Amino acid sequence: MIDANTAHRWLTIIVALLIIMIYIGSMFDHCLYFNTTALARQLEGEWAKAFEPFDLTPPQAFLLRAILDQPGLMQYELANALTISRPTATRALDGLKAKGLIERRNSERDGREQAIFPTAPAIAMHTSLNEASVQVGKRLKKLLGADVFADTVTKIRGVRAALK
Amino acid sequence: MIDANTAHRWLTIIVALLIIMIYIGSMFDHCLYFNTTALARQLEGEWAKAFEPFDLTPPQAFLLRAILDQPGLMQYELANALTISRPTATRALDGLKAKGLIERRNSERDGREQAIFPTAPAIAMHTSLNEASVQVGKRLKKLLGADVFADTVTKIRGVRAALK
DNA sequence: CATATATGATTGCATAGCTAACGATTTTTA
DNA sequence: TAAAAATCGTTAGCTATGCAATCATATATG
Repeated sequence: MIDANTAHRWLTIIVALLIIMIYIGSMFDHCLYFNTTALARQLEGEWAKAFEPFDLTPPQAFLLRAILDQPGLMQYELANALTISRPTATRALDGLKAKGLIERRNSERDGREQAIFPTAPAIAMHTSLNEASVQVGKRLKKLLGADVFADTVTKIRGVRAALK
Repeated sequence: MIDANTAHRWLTIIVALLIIMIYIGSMFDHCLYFNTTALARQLEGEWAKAFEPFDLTPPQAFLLRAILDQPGLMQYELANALTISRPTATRALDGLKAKGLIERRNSERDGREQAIFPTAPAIAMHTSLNEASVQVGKRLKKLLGADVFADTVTKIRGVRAALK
């Protein structure tokens, strides 16, 4: 049997440890929004480095990659593919247009629509742009482990689908 | 033994199915960056609804919650806690100040620093703000399943830590 | 102790995202 | 067929974010 003094000392220590454990973690550690937005900013930085040689920001580069992959999509189709709003697509395309990387063509069947095509300089970037992207993916998979990487993406896609 | 014609027909069908499978998924389905930024935008919308009654955007509300949780932190400590840059913190705090929710006090020990405190109106919001946040968490856990929710957050935190 | 360096907050400038509203065009409906 | 509703792209106006540079204050160094 332990005496009352010993019991009290131990209790004090345990309570102190619990308090420390609570304070070590920060308030939003278990918040999906907080962690998702924070990760998004971190990844933005990683991809920005990869696309810097092309003078493209990550959103611009991903948009251009989609255009190179499927030339001739309408603007609203691109907006859907990238899950951005149409106004955001308009401005991102304005940016690529200003760099001479895309052109807009009036749709023949519907006067409201604009089909988007890559220009020759953009097509010339196609391979190296995809190669740079593959390299980032490889680097992250190596850093995190390929299984963790894939699991994380799957989990995130699951949440996205559930929220839709 | 099957004849050459049958074999050819089957091969054609299989190849066609593979091509369809590739096209059903979109180009960035397995991209961590793409899915993370997309999820961040979706969650932004969810939390925006929750904080609308308080006339706060999600970034403002999370900042205010941190201030209410630990009054008197320096600006750079808040920036670190929220993993945003100091300029972003300055501007977010300007916003809360304009709404009369926080005040800046000069640090006594270091003339460069500013300690941030909630005002009385902000303190009056403390409970209901936290309650609204808990409700969002509960709703998402119900929608996704508590285990999926927790797993997703854990995975994302793992990636964040690995990238740091 | 004087000067150089580092740090905290701010400001300037840029990008990316959203909603609301509008003009042009197409489709639906009465 | 005329009017109403829907759709596509754009514009206006807002927020959030970052980097680079600046100012003021502390700290380190010679």
